[in-house]
Amino acid sequence: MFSIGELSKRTKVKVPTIRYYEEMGLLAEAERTAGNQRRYDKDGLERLSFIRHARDLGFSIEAILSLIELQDHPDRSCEAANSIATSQLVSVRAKIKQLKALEKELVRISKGCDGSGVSEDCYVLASLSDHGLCDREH
Amino acid sequence: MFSIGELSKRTKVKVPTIRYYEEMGLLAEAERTAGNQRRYDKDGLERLSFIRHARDLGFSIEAILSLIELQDHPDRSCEAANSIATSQLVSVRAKIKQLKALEKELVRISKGCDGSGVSEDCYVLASLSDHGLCDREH
DNA sequence: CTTGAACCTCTAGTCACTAGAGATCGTATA
DNA sequence: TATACGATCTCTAGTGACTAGAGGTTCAAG
Ligand SMILES: [Zn+2]
Ligand SMILES: [Zn+2]
Ligand SMILES: [Zn+2]
Ligand SMILES: [Zn+2]
Repeated sequence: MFSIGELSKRTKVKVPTIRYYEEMGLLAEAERTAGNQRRYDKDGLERLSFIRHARDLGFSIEAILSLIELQDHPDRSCEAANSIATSQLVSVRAKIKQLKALEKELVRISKGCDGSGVSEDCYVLASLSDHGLCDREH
Repeated sequence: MFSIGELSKRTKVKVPTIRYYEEMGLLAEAERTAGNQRRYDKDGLERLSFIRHARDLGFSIEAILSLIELQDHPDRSCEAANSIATSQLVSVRAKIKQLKALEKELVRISKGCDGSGVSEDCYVLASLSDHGLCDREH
């Protein structure tokens, strides 16, 4: 049995964030000492590691709730887990695509100005004023 | 002179968002009719297009504030504009890198489960439980 | 002059935390 | 056993960039 600070150190999840996860229903309510402080065991550590890992992979709290629900019922079909993972992949890919388009424009914009000129003639400002200067949609 | 709804249509920025930009100081306070409704002209349209374009490229409100400040002083050095654009590019590239790492892991995770199994044996859930299964850091 | 869409302000909600106030607890040392 | 002090507790509010809704007013067409 260890404290929330100890759990925080082991998982690298900040203390207030752990309490937040509990409030959101991701973590079961922890046992308490006589003085009302949270105490955790190996189980709690594993559950928090799961959550942390899922967050690192970009899953939303809501998605993680579903995944945990599934984990608590070993006999259920894992169809939902598959579809959550797949749609996470789809949305990551969409973001990458979008960011690559931005990157292209930003490269052009940055290249067009070396910072030595004057605001009036600045290619950065001109580019922002006129989307027509952009190579493609973004 | 046209209404906020008209401005919204022309720029594709939603009406409440226009008011929000005004509140944040991105847009100067608009002129008003006798009945207190906002009226805009070509100038307002151009300023909003600038803001919208900068937002589309991922610049923060704060960054846009600096850029507008610069635009309002044509004789100033454009050094700040250059550095804002450059650091935006850096942060976009960082995000892309991070998302690509996520993408790799998500591909592996999705492939490992076709959704036909049972929660207990699900590769998605196993992968989330154990970062050791990941190919690299993310 | 009447109708109804568009406008006004203000508050609160979104997401996933983060920060801070003010009070209590747990434990190591004297 | 007493004291100190870091860790913990709850609660409220703030972040960024909007979005939604309530309740009331104005504009413009017919
Ligand atoms: Zn420049
Ligand atoms: Zn553009
Ligand atoms: Zn599965
Ligand atoms: Zn991992």
